[in-house]
This record gives sequence, C-alpha cells and structure tokens, in this order.
Amino acid sequence: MAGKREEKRAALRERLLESALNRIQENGIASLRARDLANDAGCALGAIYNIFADLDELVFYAKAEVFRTMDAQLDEVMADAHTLPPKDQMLKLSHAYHHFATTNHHTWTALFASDLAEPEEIPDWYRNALHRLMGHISKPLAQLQPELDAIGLNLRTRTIFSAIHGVILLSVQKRPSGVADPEVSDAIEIVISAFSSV
Amino acid sequence: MAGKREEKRAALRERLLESALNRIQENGIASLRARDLANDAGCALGAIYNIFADLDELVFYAKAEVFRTMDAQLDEVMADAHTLPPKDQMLKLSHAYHHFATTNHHTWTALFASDLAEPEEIPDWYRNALHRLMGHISKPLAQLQPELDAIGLNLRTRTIFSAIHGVILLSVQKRPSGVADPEVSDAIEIVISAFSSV
DNA sequence: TGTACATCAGTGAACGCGCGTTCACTGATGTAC
DNA sequence: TGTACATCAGTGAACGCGCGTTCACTGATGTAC
Repeated sequence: MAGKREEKRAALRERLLESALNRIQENGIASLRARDLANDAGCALGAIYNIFADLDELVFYAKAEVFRTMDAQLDEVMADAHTLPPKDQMLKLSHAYHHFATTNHHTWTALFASDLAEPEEIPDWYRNALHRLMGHISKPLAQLQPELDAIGLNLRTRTIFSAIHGVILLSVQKRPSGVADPEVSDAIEIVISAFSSV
Repeated sequence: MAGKREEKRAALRERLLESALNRIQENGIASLRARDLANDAGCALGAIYNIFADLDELVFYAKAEVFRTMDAQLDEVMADAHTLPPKDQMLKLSHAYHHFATTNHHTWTALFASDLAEPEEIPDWYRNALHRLMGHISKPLAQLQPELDAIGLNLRTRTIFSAIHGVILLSVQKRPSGVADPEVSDAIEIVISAFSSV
C-alpha cells in the first residue's frame, strides 16, 4: 500500500511550501506567519512542526525551491544559446535573470535577505546551480577573451554577474540611485556591451 | 539662559542617535531595541517618545546621518579629483564607496534595508546628496563620451553606479556569487575599465 | 479477513517571550509679577 | 531677587499584541498474529 502516512506527510509538506511561496510572492518574506501557512494548507498550527523543525527550516526549503526554479528557467533559456555570438549569450542570460527578478519580485528578493536562515554548509545542489549560472557567463566570456586564465576568468565572471545583479536589484527596489524600470533593458545592454568590448 | 530645556533635549536626541548608530554598526539594524537605546543614552524608556514619534522616526534620522556621513566622506575624497583623468576619477570614487561600505558594514547595509521606514517624500538634502554622488560619476563620464545627451549620460551614470554597487554589495554580504573581499579592488578596476573604453 | 495493540500524524488552546508604546506621576525649568 | 504658578521633560511599571513553539490529547494508519 506504500505508506499512506508517508503520502499525506509529503502532500502536506508540499502544500505548506506552496503556501509559503505564494505568500512570499504576495507580501514578501518578512510577513510570513506560521498561522497563515497552516490556514492555507488546511492543517493545524502544530502540524507544521511535525514536518519542519521550525519556521526557519520551512523558509529555507521554500527559498531552495525559488532558487531551483530560477536555475531551471535560466537553463532552459540558455539551452540552445551556444550558437549565439558570445555577447548575445550574456545578453540573453541577463535579460532572463531580469525577467525572473521582476516576475518574482518578492521571492527573488527573499533569496538575498541576508538575515534569514542561511545554513553553515552550502548544499551541493546550490553549489551546482550556482556553477551552472556562472557558466552561462564564463563560457561566452572565454570566447571573447581567450587569453584569460582560470582565475582571471572567474573574477571577471563574478564581476559581470555582480554588475548585472546590482542594476536589477536597485531597479527592483526602486532606489532613486538605480535605473528606473523601463530603462533596465538599456542598462543591461550598456553593461554587457562594456564588458564585451575588450 | 537660552533654553536649558531645549539644550537637554538636543543633547539627549544626540545621545540617542549616537547610540543607535553604534548599535547598528555593531549588530545590524534588525537588532535595534528601544530599551537598549534608553540604557545607552542614560534616560528612561519613555523619554525616547518625547523626542521621536516612534522608533521608526529615530531610525530614519539615524539613517539620514549615515547617508550624510557617506556623502561628506565621498565629497572630501573627490574634492581635488577634477585634475585627474576621467577614469581615475571614477576609480577614486568607487574605491572610496567601497571603503565606506566595508568600514561601515552594518550601517551601510542599513541604508538599503528596504523594508524599513522610507518616507513617501524624498527630502531635499537626500536628493542633493544623491545628486552630488551621481555628479562624481557623470562629470568624468561626460568627458569620456561628450557625444552623450543628458538622458544618455544620466542612464549611463546610474548604470555604472548600480554595477559598482552590486559588486560591493555581494562582496560585503559574502554571497558565493559575488567577488571575495580581497579581489573587490580588482573587480572595481574591471568595471571602471570596461565603462571607460568607449 | 479480523482483532488487538502500537505508532505517529493532526489538533488547537495555551504558553512564553520580546518588545514597542503608553500613561499617571514627579520634578526640573520657565514665566509673571 | 523672590515667590507662585505653569509647563513640559523624565520616569519606569504596566499594557498589549504578535507570533513562534509546545504539549496533552485524539484519531487515523500500520503491524503482528
């Protein structure tokens, strides 16, 4: 019969995480409440603690899901990008990253809320996803600047990522020092162009 | 005679703000407590509310002070920079910004904690300080690319600022996707070089 | 298939704590004469 | 300068509320025979 217990447990876990994602997406991670999650998932408050050690753990797994979703989306976008010119590859990734950030404003922001629940050890799937993400930048970059050694390539890759991330972050947060939303695409173009010209 | 009341009020206000800045600097803005501030300032808990409407207002003024300090520091660094080549001006500003961010890790981070106490209206002094900051970038940039119109210059200025900000932010937050601290200077050099070559 | 017992998920009221904010009171500073 | 009264800053115990977490209990699922 294959564990009805196990099954219900998994289903509830799923509903809790989904509710967390919805609520983060709607109102931001700061206003997440255990009672709301229980309500949404149709379980008692205490049931949460049968499945997760505490709210932080639940939030951690919710964040993990956001990260995986982003990873999958970027990977899909870049799946057939290797035929494009290097600069266009980086542009494509940047725009996809931007698209994810705006479409998932609050969940994306939650990924970077540094005060919450970062475990000591970086899990393998995280390291791998990050590696894939960086690969989307470093591969075209290596074509553009074949003279770079591994260390230089790595530094330059992270620098480009940080730059793009900064443009998008300030824009999403609507900082007056950032770029207003309609011009973000142009700003991305400016950044990538600057890095593409040797 | 000159208002002993006024005097004490101002002194207490000063002590409260100073305590807030110290505590933010030590532990981050999230762990700021009214009771701690009263303790530090040597006053009763309730006294805070004679001077500030609530904690948010106090925090707002504390942030304002951080921002003004940064503004002053950057202005001083750039005071005699107009004789330098454009690229070196932008480098100097970026490094000064980076220096402020690392020296004032938590207070600098507090400036960007978007969930807290941003008033609807942007105060004049804020707008001015921001304008000065952007000027430190746009002036040398205009020298490098005299063909840019005002709008293009503005967009490019914000883009450069965002890029530098992104590099420093991810580094300060120790994100695995960012640049590790010792290489931030190199990353800044990379960014500014990229934007300097037309 | 049925029965008896064991296990563990589900329940939600109650706990506990942190913390911003209030408020009745005290005492210092200011004002009028 | 002195006296009487008014004002308002300072006090800190108490309030109130939000919210994560617990815990004794119930009932469904699993296991042994």
